[in-house]
Amino acid sequence: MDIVEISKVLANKTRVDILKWLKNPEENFPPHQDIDHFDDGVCVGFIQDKAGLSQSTISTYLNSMQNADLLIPTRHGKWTYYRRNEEVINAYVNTLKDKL
Amino acid sequence: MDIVEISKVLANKTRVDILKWLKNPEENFPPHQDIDHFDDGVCVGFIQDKAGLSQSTISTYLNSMQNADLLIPTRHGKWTYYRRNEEVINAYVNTLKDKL
DNA sequence: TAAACATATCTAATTTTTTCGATATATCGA
DNA sequence: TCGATATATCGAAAAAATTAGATATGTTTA
Repeated sequence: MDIVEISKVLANKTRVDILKWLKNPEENFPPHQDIDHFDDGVCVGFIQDKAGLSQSTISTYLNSMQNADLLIPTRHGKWTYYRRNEEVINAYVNTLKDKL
Repeated sequence: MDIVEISKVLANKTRVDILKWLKNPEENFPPHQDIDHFDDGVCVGFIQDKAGLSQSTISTYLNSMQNADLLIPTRHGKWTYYRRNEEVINAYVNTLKDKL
């Protein structure tokens, strides 16, 4: 849990938005077709549509968020679903509260 | 209280260190000569010595932290003392806990 | 097996951040 | 008032982040 690395993720409005959207996928995204509900998160395409940036940019963002352990990817067939890593997100906020 | 702007401040180890050091000035800095105690914070020179970066870099850092409302400057004669803005720091952490 | 599709990776241009030395400004002390 | 001291600001070079288009990879389906 690296404060600086996670803060870098949060130093960008789109990435913060993605984290917020993934908190309530039902409210923020249309339902998936091939997967029940949002248990494994949201597919890249939906996130891209909502963010309005290019596919490669969103993929890069999601990758950086995964590297910071903020998101967990799950592959289902040709789709990758991303969901929040609540443990790390909580650990980050608690560390800030404590140490910062 | 801008999440992205504050996160940019925290996206750098030295700036995070400065915030931590200022939490306990007595432990982290030598006593000031011309001012009792650390009520108004710590002078730039001490922070610079501890951080080991150039004077202009530290001044730039402190300025960006002040712009993000994380630090409060007080001028005494030729010295500027910086202290933490605990309200904004707490508001930031609480906002993350709530909204993120 | 080939085409279509979803996502990832590569390459590169642009923008932003980092960092410093030089200089400016403000204050103090002789 | 002049020189020394503390901090701020300016200008510029180097490094990192942003972003997109092109291409690669892996998966599904006709």
